[in-house]
Amino acid sequence: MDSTVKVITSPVCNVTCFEQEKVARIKSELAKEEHLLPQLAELYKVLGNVTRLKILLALAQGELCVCDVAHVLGLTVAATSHQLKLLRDQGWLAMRNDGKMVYYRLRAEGLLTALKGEMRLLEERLG
Amino acid sequence: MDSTVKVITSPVCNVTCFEQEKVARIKSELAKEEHLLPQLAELYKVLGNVTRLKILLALAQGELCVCDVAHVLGLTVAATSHQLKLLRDQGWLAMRNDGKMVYYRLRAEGLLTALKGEMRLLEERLG
DNA sequence: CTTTCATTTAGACGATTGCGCAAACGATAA
DNA sequence: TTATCGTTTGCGCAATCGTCTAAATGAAAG
Repeated sequence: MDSTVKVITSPVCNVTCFEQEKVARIKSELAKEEHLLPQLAELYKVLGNVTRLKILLALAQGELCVCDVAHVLGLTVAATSHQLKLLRDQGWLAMRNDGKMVYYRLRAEGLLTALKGEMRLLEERLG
Repeated sequence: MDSTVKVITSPVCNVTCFEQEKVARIKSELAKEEHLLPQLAELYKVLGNVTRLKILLALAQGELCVCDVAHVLGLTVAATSHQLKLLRDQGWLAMRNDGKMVYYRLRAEGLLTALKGEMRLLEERLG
């Protein structure tokens, strides 16, 4: 065994590590932006669902009340409300109260700036 | 009740539908691109996970063997291999065989074109 | 051949997700 | 006040996910 192998840090135990210094360098690089990754993942997670994509596309054509969104989706109002709240909590949607009705609409600026931000971030790292 | 209400299509039953014709129009708009949404969601789903984002960022600095990726992640080799296969199956990574070792690398072109494609798609619809 | 060892696959298990049902909430109308 | 009704919330369930351990590949060395 040479010096680049079998020097284990943790927590991957009893496993050979080739190119130890390269691994260490990459780990320190990742550590710099590791705090951003959970938010970035959440951002993508919210888009990784057909129901939510449909909501975004539907509301791109104008605001809708909850039960009309439900009809567009073909889901119960409860399930629709749940997803709307999720999107609203992450800043993709805004809501407006009108009597008993609640109207949801896109907050496209935030959506677009977020997407462009991720784009830029990845472009920087991937060339 | 007026003509815009209580005309139920399905499967959201016993729920009032306001702006019936608007809902119908949006549904037909969505239907046109509905077949694309599952793929789009899968694309985002794969990015909605910190482990996989770390893998992409790590490999952005050059190819690595599986066990070195595992050390970067701090996960078992098995879990690492599982995520690498997932990314490879979706075309984000390529692999190279060298004896017992397997080296993974980014296929950045596909990654970037995919991201830019989604960007364009959403930009069109959101202004 | 057999052994070794990096990787993959199989199986299990806890955590998370997405949905429906039903109850609670909140605003309007009587 | 009480009744109505759109929406939200709480709970449960089935399905999926992310990880582990252990066994199975597969290639190189002895």
